[in-house]
Amino acid sequence: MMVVASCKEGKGGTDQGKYVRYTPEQIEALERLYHECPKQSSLRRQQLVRECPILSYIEPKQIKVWFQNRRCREKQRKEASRLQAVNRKLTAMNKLLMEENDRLQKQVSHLVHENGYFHQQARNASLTTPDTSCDSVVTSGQHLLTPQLPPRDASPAGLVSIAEETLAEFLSKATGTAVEWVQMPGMKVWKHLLLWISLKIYGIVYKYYV
DNA sequence: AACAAGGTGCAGTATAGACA
DNA sequence: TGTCTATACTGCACCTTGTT
Repeated sequence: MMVVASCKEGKGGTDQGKYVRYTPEQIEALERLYHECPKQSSLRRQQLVRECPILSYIEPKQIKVWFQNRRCREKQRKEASRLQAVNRKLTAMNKLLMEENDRLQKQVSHLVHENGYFHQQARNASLTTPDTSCDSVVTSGQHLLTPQLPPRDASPAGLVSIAEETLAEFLSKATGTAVEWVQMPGMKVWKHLLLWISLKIYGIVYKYYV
């Protein structure tokens, strides 16, 4: 049976009166005072009991406990709200990272394909005499990383330039994706990885083609 | 300065009542 | 009936005040 704090006699020494439910009017008065000042001094609580007829049926100790629990509830709600916001951000970040991962995997497979192409070109070059009619070989122009093959007599400096341009192109296109937009500490690791890949490509080209 | 006593807040927990 | 919420309680830490 619900016991309401409507009279002092109802909260006496009996177990039945131990637990009370405050009336909506009492809650409203307490909430109003809470928003006025979440931390009431004991003096202020005694004053409230005298001033507010609705609260006069609640003992100062109970008012103290109510304020204590009310602060606790607010803290819990704020924490729950904060955790929900964090969860939303992490979910969005995870989605971006998954997309970025998928895109990078596709690039890796494409680079592996191109690497095979360079190997084949190198083998052909070693077996036959140079053929200037093949200077402008076109690779799949749809991809982000599709450097134009340099003429086989291109200088190392020119190849470095192409590698740098390719990297710059990728990074410029990467801007606005998870790499830049999320601004996570450590995301620059991707750039380091891409730089490493570019240098590897340059190394392969230089080794087999120059 | 050192100590005890009292008051208070907070975290954690028990429990009664509401509700689907 | 199980779960959720509100109220009450406990133990601990910290602060203030009075006493020696």
